[in-house]
This record gives sequence, C-alpha cells and structure tokens, in this order.
Amino acid sequence: MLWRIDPAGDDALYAQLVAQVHLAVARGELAAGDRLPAARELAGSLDLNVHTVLKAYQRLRDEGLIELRRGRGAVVTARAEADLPPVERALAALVRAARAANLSAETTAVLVREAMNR
Amino acid sequence: MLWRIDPAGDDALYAQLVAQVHLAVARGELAAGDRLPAARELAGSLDLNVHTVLKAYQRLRDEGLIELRRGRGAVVTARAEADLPPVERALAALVRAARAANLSAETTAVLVREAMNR
DNA sequence: CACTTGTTATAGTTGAGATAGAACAAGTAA
DNA sequence: TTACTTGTTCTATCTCAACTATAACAAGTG
Repeated sequence: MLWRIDPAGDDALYAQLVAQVHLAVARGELAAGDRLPAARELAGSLDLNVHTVLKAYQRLRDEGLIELRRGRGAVVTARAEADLPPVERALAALVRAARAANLSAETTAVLVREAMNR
Repeated sequence: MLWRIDPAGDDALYAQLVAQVHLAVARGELAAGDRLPAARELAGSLDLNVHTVLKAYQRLRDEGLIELRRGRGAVVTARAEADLPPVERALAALVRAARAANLSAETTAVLVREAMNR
C-alpha cells in the first residue's frame, strides 16, 4: 500500500498512519491476512520514530483492525474487512457538505465525535 | 441554548464550543439573528477563560456562522441556517455506517479529519 | 457620556505528541 | 539449539498547541 504522511499537517502523525490503514482496507488494497511493514522498517522509510509507528499499530490493534505478534508483525484481521465501503461513501458525502458549509476539518471531526457519542 | 462542555474530553474546549453552536443551529435552537452570550459572560458561567470562548467565536466567524461586533456581541447569520441541514443529514448517514462497521467515535473522527485534509 | 463587548498583547503553565536509546520477550526459521 | 525478527516496555528530553491570567485598547450601544 501507499503511505502518505504529512509532518506539517494538523493531524498527529500516528493518527495519519491509523487513517491510512483504514483507507487501504476500505479500498481493498489491504485484505484479511495481509501484513503491514515491521514498525522499525516503516519508521525508517517514512523517517519517523519507531514509537510513533508503534503507537499507530497499537491503536489499530485496540480497534480490532490488526493483530500484533512478536516475530510475526502486524496482520490485518477478518473483522477489518467488514463494511468499510459504505463508510467511505458516507464519508465522501459528509466532506462535500462540510466543504459547502465552509466548515473546518477540526470542526467537522468534532461534530462527528459528538454525534457518535449521542 | 444548552452548553455541554467536557473539560476531560478528547476535544479542545474551544472546539467543543464551536460544535455546540453548530448543533444548536442544526436543531433549530438557534436561528438567524439570535445572539450568543457575551464572551466574558459565557466564560464565567462555564468556568473557562475568556480567550477560550473568544477563540471559538472567532472560528465560528471564520466559518460564516456568526457575525462579531463590538458592543453588540455574536449574532447568528442567515447563511448558517441554509448550510447546516445538509451537513446534519450527511452526518447522520455517516454515523449509521460507522456504527454498522463497528468503528469507534475516535476512529471515525480521525477518518473525517483525514478526508477533509485531502 | 457611561457602558458593553470584541480585539489585541504579553506571559506563564500544562499535557500530548514526537524523538532517542536501550533492554527485554515471544515468535520464526535454519 | 541457535540466530534472527519483531513487538513490548522503560526512561528521558524536546516542542508546540491549548489554556489560563491580566491588562489595556477600540468600536458600537443606549
């Protein structure tokens, strides 16, 4: 998969990594059983610290998207292949509406989090 | 309107204020021409600093949701009433899809922020 | 005019994020 | 077994956005 990380962006680096994996799974670029690069390797190629990558991996594990095993690495779970395409479509629609309303990324994200917690 | 701020939440306080106003407008609790509390007053009742409230008000102004005038305060614009309902609909659709896919509020929020910044 | 309210400036505190280096533990593979 | 891979844990440091605190200033209200 392709990794696009923006060190100058508003999002935390580890959060960008997490989102990239979600996108890749939603697009079918990552399937259950596929393996992510080793943390040290990915950190090296993206010029990030190992801990930053591991924080992303650990969050992905907490979300049930991947499994982590020493010696084996990070493997995409079957659960991850759940209906993410519908999420992608809804996401695109929201982005369009939010842009039309001139909302910032931060504001839109907060609106989503509050709506989810309701 | 009702203000629900969580100092221990993941979101910045000013961002929560911004989201609250969006929700109030979308729900019809705030209409064009309505006035928000004075910054010093709201800060006092919510036990926040004036600058935190003002940062929220200024972001709302940047988004075209309110107008700010010295001596008069913060007034909801007509544009706010027109642009927010579509956002609310898209928001509801996303929440449904995200719940169906078992995504957490945090994950969904990050996905939105990433999608907005692309 | 007195008063309200947003604007601007300066400064200190706090916590999350990121970096760095090192040792440790569990699994893989020859 | 042995060598290697890879995640886990720990300590420490640095930076920056968010928040707080005070205070003066400017524009509009009544």
